[in-house]
Amino acid sequence: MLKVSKLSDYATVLMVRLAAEPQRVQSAAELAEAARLEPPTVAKVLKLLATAGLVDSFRGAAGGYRLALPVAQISIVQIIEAIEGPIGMTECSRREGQCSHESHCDVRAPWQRISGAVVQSLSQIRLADMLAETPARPPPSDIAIQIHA
Amino acid sequence: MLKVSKLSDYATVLMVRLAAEPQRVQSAAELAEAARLEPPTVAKVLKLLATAGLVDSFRGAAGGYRLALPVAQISIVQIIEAIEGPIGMTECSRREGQCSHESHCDVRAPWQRISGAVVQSLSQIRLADMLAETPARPPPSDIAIQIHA
DNA sequence: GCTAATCAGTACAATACCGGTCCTGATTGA
DNA sequence: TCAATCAGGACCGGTATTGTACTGATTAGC
Repeated sequence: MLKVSKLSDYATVLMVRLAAEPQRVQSAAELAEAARLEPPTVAKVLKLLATAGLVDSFRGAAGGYRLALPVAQISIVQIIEAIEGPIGMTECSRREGQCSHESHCDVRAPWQRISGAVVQSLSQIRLADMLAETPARPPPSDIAIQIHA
Repeated sequence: MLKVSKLSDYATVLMVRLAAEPQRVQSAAELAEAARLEPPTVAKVLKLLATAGLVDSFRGAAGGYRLALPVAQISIVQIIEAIEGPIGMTECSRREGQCSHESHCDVRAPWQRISGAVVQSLSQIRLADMLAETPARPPPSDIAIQIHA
């Protein structure tokens, strides 16, 4: 149904929580309680975000996580790709040799263009935008997406 | 990884084949051979497309399928939704009551807006666009996509 | 140092979904 | 009537996702 995984969804929730207090280090357990998610799941998501460089992790007592970048510089597409890997609408959109039909496929080029369009539209939405919307504030403007090259 | 299902991919392939000869009725077996897909799979996809009203089906001997609409009026999003159901980036983007976190979720409104943006971008790409791109079988353009493991 | 808190990494079970197949019945042209 | 073809299910195996558990490494504070 063309949806992101639950883990990606959780990741955005956690990122919004971190963004609410950008300079404070919050532990995984603390974030889990605030978001009402299972601690092990939260730990897994945060680890992926840390690997992608979106959050900084601090070990040891009083350790935890903190945003690694300003909220205006983190886009949705970075969060999704941190959790799920590179976005591609079809297998062949991401790398070659994954599809046995590649040599006689009529729709590969269009799909690659479509993937690019989706990525572009997602990259325009930043963490700051989500944060601004969260207090049930009415979404001010629609997001205009240009597709045709 | 935010991708469409293989069945949706197949659906676009079949739609492009049908679009190449819009007035001719082509049987499922014929389309399967042309697209080098398994006949039962093709039959399943065509049935879904027929249910969605994107193709007309004709039973009996010399029966088969034909586009139900002009190529300029069929968008990618219609094809995807015919196969996978309504598009929504998260469960709660499509209908309520699907997520136990709904009452205390911070990111529901943003996700709904994001889903809308993706749908809008996909709706701008029509079958005619895909068809126009296909004859130009892209020579080995090096679309190297970096995978961060 | 010692201890407790916390992250890092791996492994693993349960579940759900997807892809693919098959079967039976209904419809239609020859 | 007969053969070709679609319609509508049921069905199964494989894989990804989800969630959990365990062990080890690192750090702050006493």
